[in-house]
Amino acid sequence: MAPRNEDILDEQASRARMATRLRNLREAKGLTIQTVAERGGLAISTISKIERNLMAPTYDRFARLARGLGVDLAELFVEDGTRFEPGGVAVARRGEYGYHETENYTYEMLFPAVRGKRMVPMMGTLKPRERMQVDRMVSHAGEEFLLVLDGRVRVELDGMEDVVLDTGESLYFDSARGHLYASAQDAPARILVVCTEFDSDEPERG
Amino acid sequence: MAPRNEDILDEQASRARMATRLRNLREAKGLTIQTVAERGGLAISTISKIERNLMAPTYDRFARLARGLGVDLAELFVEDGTRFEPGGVAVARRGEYGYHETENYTYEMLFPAVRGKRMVPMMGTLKPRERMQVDRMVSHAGEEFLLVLDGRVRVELDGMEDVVLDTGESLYFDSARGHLYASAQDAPARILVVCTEFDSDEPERG
DNA sequence: CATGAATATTTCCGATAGGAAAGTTTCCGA
DNA sequence: TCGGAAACTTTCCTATCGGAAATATTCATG
Repeated sequence: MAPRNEDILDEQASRARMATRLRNLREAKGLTIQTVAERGGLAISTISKIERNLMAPTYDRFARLARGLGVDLAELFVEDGTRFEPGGVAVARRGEYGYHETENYTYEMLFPAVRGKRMVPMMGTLKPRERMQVDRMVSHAGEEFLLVLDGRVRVELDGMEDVVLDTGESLYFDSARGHLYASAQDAPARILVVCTEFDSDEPERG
Repeated sequence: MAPRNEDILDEQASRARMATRLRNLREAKGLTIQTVAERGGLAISTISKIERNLMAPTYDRFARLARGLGVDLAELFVEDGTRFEPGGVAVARRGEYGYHETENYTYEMLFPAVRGKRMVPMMGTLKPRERMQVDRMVSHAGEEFLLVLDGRVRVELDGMEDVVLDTGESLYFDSARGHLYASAQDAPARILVVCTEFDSDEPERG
């Protein structure tokens, strides 16, 4: 299957963003092309062309660029978007970002889910003896941390037997695995969920 | 300045690791080269060569590989080390990884901090009216989420005025900013802290 | 063993990355 | 406005990437 046209467009756009990101990053650090070239060990012209999207760098050049820029290689691949500012601090009093309802689950986002922020903490309440979503399991990219704040919770996991957690116990899992929470008692259960930032692309089955 | 010899060796090694990582990732997902090629839109031979480190992929190919593998592009650049397995699930009963003591703070890691895992959740108790660490603030790469499980906590932040959080309130901040927790009441305070995985490299000043 | 089907590798060649050096632009200070 | 230095871009050429197709390998089944 050849890539769809829109995918190719995405790819072009992605590559263009990478190019400008590289230039912005360098300029934000107040480095010249030459400095980056020397520190990283690549040609000046190469950097010039890469930053203007006239050339698609190979793995080696990315590694050298990262060294030249003084950043971790992986950092080059984090998209911008709305960003959590370096040095940023956010306090969450309760209910600031509103309460959301699904069938048997009420939750609030403790902080807005902006890009660049690595975690998305949520706090929620499960109705007594009810599953969070009746029809099917949830699955998405990233990892998930669940802490039972109050009550007893049953976690259904795709391809595994259920896990029951008491107050104070927690679970850490790859959220690509289908999952579903339910209160395992005749009272509401309160939980804290922290997800790593959702990826824009659809999740892949492992 | 040309790259030092050992840097070149690092780069070779890094590229080799990338190659095997790509192969491992594909095999872990049970995908054939052909499937990845079709879904991503690249040639079979290209993938074969990349995975055996006979070719250094360009940005475009990385983007397509990521799509073919069904992972986020940035994910390809996370080094292995001890890895949180794809699809992994870990349950934390209490005290499994031992309790750690600093001056006025007792905490436990809820899950081991292996590489590839994006979050490091910890639960701790602050002594009444005492600061976590008397001498100086803590600062490290990544982001940090603090939830007050019980009590009232004062957070000292470098270059900002203190933040006081009540039970159920939380704080999210760039943990490069110096920080220090303290109980703000005459009783111990219980907190949950989730850090993003510590980076091995020192953070770069922007 | 044979046979075939599925998967991976090799070969070959056109397209493109990437470096050296020359050329251009920008931005001062006199 | 004239050097002239610093920063960036272009040019040109070789090395390498990357795809199509041929070849090899692996693996199940009789």
